Amino acid sequence: MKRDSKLSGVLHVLLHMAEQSRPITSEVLAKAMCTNPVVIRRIMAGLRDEGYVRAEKGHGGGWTLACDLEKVTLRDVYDALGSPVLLAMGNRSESPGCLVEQAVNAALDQTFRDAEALLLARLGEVTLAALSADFHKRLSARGGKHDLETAHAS
Amino acid sequence: MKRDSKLSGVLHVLLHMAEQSRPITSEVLAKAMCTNPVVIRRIMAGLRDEGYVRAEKGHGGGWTLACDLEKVTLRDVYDALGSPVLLAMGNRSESPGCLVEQAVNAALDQTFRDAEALLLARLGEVTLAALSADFHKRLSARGGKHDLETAHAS
DNA sequence: GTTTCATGTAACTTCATATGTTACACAATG
DNA sequence: CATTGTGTAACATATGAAGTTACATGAAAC
Repeated sequence: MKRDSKLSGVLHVLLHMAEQSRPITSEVLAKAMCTNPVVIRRIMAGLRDEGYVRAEKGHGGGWTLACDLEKVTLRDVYDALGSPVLLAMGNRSESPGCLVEQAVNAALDQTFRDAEALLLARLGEVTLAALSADFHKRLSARGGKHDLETAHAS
Repeated sequence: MKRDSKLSGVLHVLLHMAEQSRPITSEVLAKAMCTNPVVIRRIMAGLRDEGYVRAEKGHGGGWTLACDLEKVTLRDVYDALGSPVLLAMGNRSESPGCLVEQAVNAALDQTFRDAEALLLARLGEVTLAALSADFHKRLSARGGKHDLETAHAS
């Protein structure tokens, strides 16, 4: 099964926006993410509705951050994406009357629930600010400068 | 994203086989699982290769358990299925040179690894025997008798 | 031995879903 | 009012999982 990388992608975009004071257009973001402007808008719609980003139309328009990086966790971002499923596996729930199936599901359910809870808890512990700080640490370690365009040129 | 229920389904099948001393054909299993005999064979191939089940051809043939339920864990079954991906989300890894992406991936990776480790550890703790015992507990609690065919009739 | 019943597996088809694309309405800026 | 941008619906494409067909192989019944 193919893994969904929306969360990873959105975080990537958000951190880039944090480095940029000017609005960034969907088109530019799409180039950086190797995808399509419309896809970007679709993904960002949830974040906009939650007020984490703002979209402006017209000349000089585009996306800007509209939240305090300290206050927004990866969990918040995840939720804004519509809380997509975390686990690639689930229970069969045909034949709910079958006691064998009930036994199997009971065993797996608890395991799955715990793993999901762990994931959500972890995501809730990390703020965008923490990610940004990590980025800046890497940046000064490498001593380079940063640019959205060139960083994704290859 | 749709969840894969192969593990759940296979466990279901295995427990039913444990209740039955006669071999069960792919066709019967397929009916019970609402699927196709060929799909059953495909799924069971891994288990057969690991020696957990045996397949016999010809009259009176079919699938039988070939392992000690005490010794086989859900983790073993999971592995026999080819260790399918556990998490529905993953990292983008385009632009590996981008420091933003590195920071994002570092944060998510650890979380994802931990969740996977938790899942695998849990699966490793539960034996087929434990599942079977749970089933029998439910069975006597309901006081009924058990039959593969009727349990999936609806 | 040959007929029947079963698995083993390759090849193909179908289906569901995620992603990409087009098109156009709407809004803001110069 | 032309240009540049988002918002979104509608459609197209691609990907992969599941279902299906077909046939080879092997074992048991007769």
